[in-house]
Amino acid sequence: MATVQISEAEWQVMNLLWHQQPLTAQEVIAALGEKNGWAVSTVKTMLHRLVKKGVLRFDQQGTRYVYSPRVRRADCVRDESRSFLKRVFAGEPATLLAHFLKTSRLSADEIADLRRILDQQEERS
Amino acid sequence: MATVQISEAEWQVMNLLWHQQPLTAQEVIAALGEKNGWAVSTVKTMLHRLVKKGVLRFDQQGTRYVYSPRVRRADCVRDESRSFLKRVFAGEPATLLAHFLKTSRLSADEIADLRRILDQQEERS
DNA sequence: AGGGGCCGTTTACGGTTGTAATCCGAGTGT
DNA sequence: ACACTCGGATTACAACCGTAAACGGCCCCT
Repeated sequence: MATVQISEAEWQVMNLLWHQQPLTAQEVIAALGEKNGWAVSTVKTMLHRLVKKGVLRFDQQGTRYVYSPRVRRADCVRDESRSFLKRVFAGEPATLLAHFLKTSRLSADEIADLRRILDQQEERS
Repeated sequence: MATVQISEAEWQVMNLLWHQQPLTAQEVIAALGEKNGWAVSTVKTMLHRLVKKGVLRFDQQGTRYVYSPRVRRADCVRDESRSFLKRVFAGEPATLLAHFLKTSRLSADEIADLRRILDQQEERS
């Protein structure tokens, strides 16, 4: 999919809408406005831009719009992850993984899960 | 340390200088210019901006400057990683780790290393 | 001494981002 | 009908970014 650039602030909006959709501008504002100290217009601008970028769409719902994602979160995560991996860890996933493994506090369950994934990785190679 | 924003393109310059320092503008251009299709002036601009941002410094070396990092790579990696983690993975390291574990091709050695880190993680908890 | 080069500095310019205020049309209460 | 309000659309504006040309000084060759 054509990958548009989603900015820091816009990610918050997208994350919300990936979580629950569709939402009206009001609902987005209610969910994110205060938390970020965003003015009403600020959120409206972001919704507008996201629509223009093609990652959100809106449907007329009576007098107002409801917004929903047009792109899958997984795709955006993939793109953003690739870019980050390349920029900060020279494209070396092992380095990235080591970094986050070392700097994160993980629960026993999480560690177990990660081990399991590693096992599967191993099988595949 | 006060965290300045290092842009995509600037990361490449910083990565080079973290790798070997100090370097003249010429050396930076030699290393990155062609690879990125950057004009000489482009690289000069980036060096200039990085100095202004306080992440690079220069020392007069005869008639020209040599540039070196003023901030530690580890600090920038930490900041950038935090921001990425928060933006894309809702601040959940386990989710991030799972993602990269699943989508990366890892060698047997790398997998072994990561296991070892996981073991240490476990001990600490 | 004059012309090139090389090098750092300044200026340029369009696009993106954060952050909003303002505008305008439609529905609503009186 | 008329003022008011709510919601989307338009306009604003500074900082940052990618990308680079133009400028001005210093050193070297002829």
